[in-house]
Amino acid sequence: MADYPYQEIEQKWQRRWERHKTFTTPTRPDTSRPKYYVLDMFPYPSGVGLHVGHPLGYIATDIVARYKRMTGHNVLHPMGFDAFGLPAEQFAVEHGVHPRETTEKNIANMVRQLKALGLSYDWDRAIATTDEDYYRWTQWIFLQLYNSWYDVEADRARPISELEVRLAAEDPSWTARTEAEKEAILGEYRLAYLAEVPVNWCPQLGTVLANEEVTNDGRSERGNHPVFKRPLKQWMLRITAYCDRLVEDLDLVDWPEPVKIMQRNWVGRSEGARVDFRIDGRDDQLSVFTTRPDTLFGATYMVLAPEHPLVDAITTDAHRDAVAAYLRDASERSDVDRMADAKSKTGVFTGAWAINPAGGKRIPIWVADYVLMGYGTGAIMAVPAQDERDWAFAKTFDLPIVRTVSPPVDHDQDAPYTGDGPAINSSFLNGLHVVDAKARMIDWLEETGNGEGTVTYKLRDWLFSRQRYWGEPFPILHGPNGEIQAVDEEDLPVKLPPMENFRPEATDDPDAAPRTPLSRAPASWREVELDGVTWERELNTMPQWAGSCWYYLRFVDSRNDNAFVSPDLERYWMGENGVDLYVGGVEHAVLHLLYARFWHKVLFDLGHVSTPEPFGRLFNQGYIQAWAYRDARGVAVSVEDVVDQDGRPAVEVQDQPGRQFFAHGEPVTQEYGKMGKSLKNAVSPDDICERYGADTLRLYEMYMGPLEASKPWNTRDIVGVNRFLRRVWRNLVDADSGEPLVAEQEAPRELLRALHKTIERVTVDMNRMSFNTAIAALIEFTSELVPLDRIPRTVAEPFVLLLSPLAPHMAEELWERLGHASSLACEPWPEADPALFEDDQLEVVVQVNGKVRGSIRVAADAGKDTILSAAKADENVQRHMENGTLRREIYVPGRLVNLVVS
RNA sequence: GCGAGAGUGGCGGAAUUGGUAGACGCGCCAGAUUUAGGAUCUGGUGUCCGAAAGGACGUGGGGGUUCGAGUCCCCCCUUUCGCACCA
Repeated sequence: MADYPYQEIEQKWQRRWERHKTFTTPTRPDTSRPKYYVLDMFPYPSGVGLHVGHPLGYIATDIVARYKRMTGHNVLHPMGFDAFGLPAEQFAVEHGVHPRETTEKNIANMVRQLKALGLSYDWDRAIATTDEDYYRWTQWIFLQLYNSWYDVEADRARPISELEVRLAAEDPSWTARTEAEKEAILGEYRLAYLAEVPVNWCPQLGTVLANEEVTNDGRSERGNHPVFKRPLKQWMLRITAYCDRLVEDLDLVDWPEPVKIMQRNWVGRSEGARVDFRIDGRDDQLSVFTTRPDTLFGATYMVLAPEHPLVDAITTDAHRDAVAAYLRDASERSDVDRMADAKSKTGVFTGAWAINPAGGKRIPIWVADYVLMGYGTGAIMAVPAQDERDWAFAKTFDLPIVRTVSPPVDHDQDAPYTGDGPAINSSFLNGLHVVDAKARMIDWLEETGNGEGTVTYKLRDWLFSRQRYWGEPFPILHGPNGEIQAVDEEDLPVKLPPMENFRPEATDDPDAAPRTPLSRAPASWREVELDGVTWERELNTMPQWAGSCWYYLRFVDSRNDNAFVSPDLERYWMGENGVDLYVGGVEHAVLHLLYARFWHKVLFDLGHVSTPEPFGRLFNQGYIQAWAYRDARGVAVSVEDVVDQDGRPAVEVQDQPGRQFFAHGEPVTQEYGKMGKSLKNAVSPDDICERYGADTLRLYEMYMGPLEASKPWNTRDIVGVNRFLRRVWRNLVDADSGEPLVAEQEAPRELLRALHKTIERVTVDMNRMSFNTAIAALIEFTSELVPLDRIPRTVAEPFVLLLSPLAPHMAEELWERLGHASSLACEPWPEADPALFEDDQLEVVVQVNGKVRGSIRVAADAGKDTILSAAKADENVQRHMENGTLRREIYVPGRLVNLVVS
């Protein structure tokens, strides 16, 4: 080795960039130039540090950032840390130190690792969500939510004070109400509100979890502990007010289509109707939501979810015991069991009957757990003939089935029919197809007062409090009589109190009352005296998601003490499309992106930001995967300990067929999965940087394949790009003297042509983030340089610039040795001259009947006739044309000739 | 079950609108250089037939459109991801 002193060079330039603040974006940028805001989804500062999978996206955005600087943009390219939340806290608990200490140590280590990759972040803007200067504004945004309501008519959020004015004007008794009464009403409107809701209570974690943090089988995503439903008073955010806009505004952004689909599905908008059923012999009615109002005549029974509030009231004495037994069973059945036998339906008759408003028939009301309380009204009208689930239930309990959509003749008689067809057995709907029948039925429901057309959403309001220490405290005070008061903006931040014991109160008892860590905080923190009254602080903290909901805004103006962001800087950096490029993994396709969009829209409505959407363009990088090995017990074995049957290390042969693998003499099985510590297949960037250098690591990660694809890490393959870099070095630097091997003379035409072709290819590839092919182009061009003793300066300099976003350390060093005193970071990007890269000779392929039979070289300006006759003159072509007559001649300019013969 | 994506040499991958399939890299083979190893350089490398020229086959499978299909259309298989009794 030794011909390319990468360690020396990389340290030198990393230090120089830092000292010269090369990548610091001025607080007041020259706004006459275009801006480019390129952002990574910021990481948790975890204790184990990075593996080579993490920086994949960071390297890509760094290349984009460097490229954009060279094309005349003001670039904003910051990095920060999502440092609150369960992982940080649990790490701290396990290691017995304060989370702040752990967090800071982890951040420092991660910063070191990131800097070692030569990433051109503006570190002066770095933030952690745990900084008091940061979460002060997280709390401030929470107050914006708390102090706002959603005006449905104006279709936007407005200050709650405006609602008070309106209520006072509309309701003469308003002024006479007590403060508590007023607050109770306002609480129904606030975007942040307290509510007693059934929540996912996890005793072992000592906290409640959002639905999204609970797995399908009713366990915590983190730690896999049992989770129980229980009612608790919690802070909620009224994200449901934004359902429609969260769906509609997806049309405004350039995001991967699958992510948009996932978001739409998550919001789960569905159009249908509310239908009210009278309960026979009672005054109250039962409302259901259906997407198939056209099938109302086929509704032969009704079903309530076990948790439905009317169950108890309508159940007749004769059925009371059976219903009670069923409810008990249902509450004990875990979601797993419910899922496992989704096909076999269970349920119980309540003894009550409803009246189908269409036709007036009496239909039985059942309770069954296939109806979920969390969707629609928690009750359904069952139409077995047109619904799979209702059909299965009706068959199980022998309930009547009436077809109201005529199935096609070939349709299975013993199956429900959910497709389109003319209505039958449906009075005034008969003959209408589904779409028209729906519309007609909705009209009828509205005319007769039996219901109305409505829209239902799957998305629920966002459960926003956690029983944790390591999160943002709420800026909220509770009065002695249950009053609620926001902390004054001037008194923010509400800092986390220093505590010795910040552990959550874990217990195995599902009924244990939650005691949050902050409830053990000293009274001096917990209690606040205002005008002689003692208020107690809110003792919950905010969830992990809070800090990551708005960090992209803070980066714009991260040291501002007077505002969360100054309006003019926000307008410049977030202008037009918000963040111009946002790169991260698909795992954030729904939650983080939906929550951040929601906050952004609230801030937009209140006039604090200027764009309706935060992230104009989203890009999901793929995962880095790797081979992994397990022993006979199924325990993951470190890859380094594995060899094949010939004793060759697994890393060299793991992608080849016909191998058996062994660790310590024992056979192991091979599998393939996402890189990480659980599979023991993680590779540290530190090791790769030490052995090959950061430029090689950057190049390899980009060269592996398309950025959006998941692909396997193969340490063996790294030598390829490393050889390339060393070749570049040898070509441009004299091994003995270290002098640049450049020639101050004109470049030969052929070399210039190759250079400009390369500029063109690399530029196109940069713009479409196709870095693997950009590198391939540079490798090909380098082969042209190899035979030269000296490289003409007019070729060497553009080449170094082309290389610089990808391998910045080497490029800077070469640039300096070529005689430049300052960094190339803002040098103009080379421009391809079409006059130079066009060939004067073309190679045209000649096909006979679509098969390649030869190729001819012609002058670039040759006409069609010349080319055709040259094609026909080719010896091999003639041989294939002998046995037929020429029927057709196809000429694709500059590419190929196809002669059709029969 | 529903929805989305992906299947190309031994491996990673390339082929922007239908126009030479396999660029570039790894690995492998051969040669040069070197005391040796390493490194470097040169050439070769989809499969099959052939000494070569050349030919046949070939982008998960089957059909189709076209002068021409990895690319467009229909059916099927495999696989990854997301959602999952959402009325």
